[in-house]
Amino acid sequence: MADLGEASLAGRPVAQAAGAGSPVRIGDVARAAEVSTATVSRALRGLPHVASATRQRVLAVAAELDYRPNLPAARLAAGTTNTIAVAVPDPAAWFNATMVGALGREMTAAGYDLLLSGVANLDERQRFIELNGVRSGRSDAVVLIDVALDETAAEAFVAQGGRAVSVGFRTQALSSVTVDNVAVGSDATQILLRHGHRRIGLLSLDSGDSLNFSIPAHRAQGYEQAHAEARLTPDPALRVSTSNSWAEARRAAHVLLDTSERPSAIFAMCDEQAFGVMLAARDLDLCIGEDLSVVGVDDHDQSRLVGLTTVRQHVARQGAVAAELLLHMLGPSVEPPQHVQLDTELIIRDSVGPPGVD
Amino acid sequence: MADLGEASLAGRPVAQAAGAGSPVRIGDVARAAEVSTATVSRALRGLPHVASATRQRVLAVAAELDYRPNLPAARLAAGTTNTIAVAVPDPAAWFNATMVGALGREMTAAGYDLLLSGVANLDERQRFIELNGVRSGRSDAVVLIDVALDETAAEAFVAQGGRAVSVGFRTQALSSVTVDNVAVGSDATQILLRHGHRRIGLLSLDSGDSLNFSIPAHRAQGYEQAHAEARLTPDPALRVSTSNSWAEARRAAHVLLDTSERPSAIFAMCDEQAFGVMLAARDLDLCIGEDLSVVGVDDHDQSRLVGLTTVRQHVARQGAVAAELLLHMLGPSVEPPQHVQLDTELIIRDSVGPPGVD
DNA sequence: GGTGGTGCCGCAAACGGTTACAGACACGCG
DNA sequence: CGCGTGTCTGTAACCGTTTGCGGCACCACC
Repeated sequence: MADLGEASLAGRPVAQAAGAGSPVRIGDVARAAEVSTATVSRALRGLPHVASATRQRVLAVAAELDYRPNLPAARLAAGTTNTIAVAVPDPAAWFNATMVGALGREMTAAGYDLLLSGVANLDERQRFIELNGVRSGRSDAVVLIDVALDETAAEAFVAQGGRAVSVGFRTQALSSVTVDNVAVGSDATQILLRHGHRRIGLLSLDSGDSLNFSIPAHRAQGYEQAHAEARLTPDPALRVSTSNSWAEARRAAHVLLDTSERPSAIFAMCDEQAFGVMLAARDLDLCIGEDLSVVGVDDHDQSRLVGLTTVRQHVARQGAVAAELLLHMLGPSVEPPQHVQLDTELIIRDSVGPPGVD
Repeated sequence: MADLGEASLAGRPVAQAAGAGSPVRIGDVARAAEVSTATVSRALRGLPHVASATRQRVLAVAAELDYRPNLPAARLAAGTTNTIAVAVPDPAAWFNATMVGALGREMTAAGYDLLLSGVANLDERQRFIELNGVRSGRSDAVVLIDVALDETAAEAFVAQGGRAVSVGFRTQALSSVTVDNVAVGSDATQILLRHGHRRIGLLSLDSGDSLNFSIPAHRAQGYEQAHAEARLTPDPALRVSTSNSWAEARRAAHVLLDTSERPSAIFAMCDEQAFGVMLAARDLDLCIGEDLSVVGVDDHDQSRLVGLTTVRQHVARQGAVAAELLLHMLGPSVEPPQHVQLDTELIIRDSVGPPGVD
């Protein structure tokens, strides 16, 4: 037995008819291939110091026996998990879902698993950080999507040996990929101003339980800045904020629109909110692009369908860059954190026009 | 030292200023609490056979030392991972994303982690199944969302001790949550027939790389059936199929619409496709609900905004049920697989009207 | 005072791999 | 022939928990 020739010629794995009877371990493979477990381990993982003939034999035997290494054991011994943990406020939101999709594609290709956690408030964030430190060995690294850490928390995390890249916010201690949200807010507002709008509503984002202040803050800053450049002062009464659900945004839009002094345009901080605004407008029989102009942010899949003018951020590319930073960080060389800022792009559609005659 | 009184009164954990210096292990806690590691293990996990005073002491010391159990070690020893692996064809697609969100919420609450894998073709499916068998100890169970297994593959999986629940398709060996897709297709078609449509296009779904035949097949069957009940025979020429992206659906819709004999209505197998149809209609200056009627399936978040008539399936509820089945299956009692079929609901909006005069 | 429980707790053997270190062997060269 | 060099392989010591089993103290009850 353990005759390699026959084994490798036998065709499909013989498996064990014994059902879940006898999980085959590395020792079984070693015995069958007449080598030590050390050699099997090396051969299977493509490490050097294995003669090519031996490697072939081990591979054949392992396939024959249908051997599957036990992951927890390997992780325990090697001290590495090949897993990265991802935190998102809401896995179902469009931006997060496509981001996770892009990230997953890249990381899977590189041999990593993706552990997904919904982190919607500060308690959960705390829990996530604690649970995913190096010490617990749950993951090799962490990516925080719109789940912000303050500077000291981030430093503490890396000081303990944690590795992380952040998406959507920037911290010195962590590698990050972001966009220029001031520019986003400014671009969105400028297009409205240029069309002649003077009363521009601002639908701000209270991101989860204040997990990421910076995005809405920066976009609002852009909004202010664009006004300032036009020597205008926005009316604070035109500012409301909601979560990123269209249902809530719709209600909030009503607050803005159901008054006599209603704005002629609304800048919504994400497309999902903008959709809510459009629904509210429909409730009031206002024609988008004529009676009410709207601009959003993201370039959501459906934005094109409804003709929404928006500031596109290339989500998939952000995901790819995040993956790249991760892989780099998981490589052998230790380097300081890198910060990548990607471009955004104003996409003009039908939802913006000159102010209607009131 | 190891004086509990002081330790527990000391306030915040002293941690190790040594940075990533000395990971504290269960033995350290045991020493400090003057008990054995066995007792620490039991105390920390709330198992019985620990005196309440001892438990208190251990808990205090563990908190003081900021102890974090090493997961791979615990998993190896216990043979359980508290992780469930989820396979979806495309993590970014709306249905999948909201499903994963719902599932994650439930499972996290129950103390499980979610491992997310994009499984878009048969090779990846094969890999997923192999990698997530019990033997590898990667996950305790698997949920397959529109990633179908045939009966023999499913049986082989459970025979090896694998646990799985499937969403979107049904197999004897696996617990499943589904909807009646024949009814879905029939309902969608009937509403069109009732409005007087006689040439109804069918935009079918080639799900990934034929990972789940049954959904499009059943919906098509419902389409046929509704026609049959009305003593009609659908024109095979009115049948095309694409992936679930609106861009492809748009192109496909053009194939249907750019002819002289074009249909007066289109049944799209998911809302994302229906959006593509609506875009194509816009390209041709066809007015939805008048020149062309459209009905979709899912009740996507944006369907309301664009006034799409659709057959709603309660995604979140499906996710919750799947979680329930999972938890049940992970419980102590072994029971035969359960099959849950949930209701769907026709949601009438503006995208359906009588056929336009041609 | 023996006897049978009962409730806590510790010992030490798993769990299934990885890898530092050293040994074995072949080869080439002075 | 002695020796260094390089390649392959095996031995055995970990990695950090969990848990079956047995011991021990204490109590109640004959």
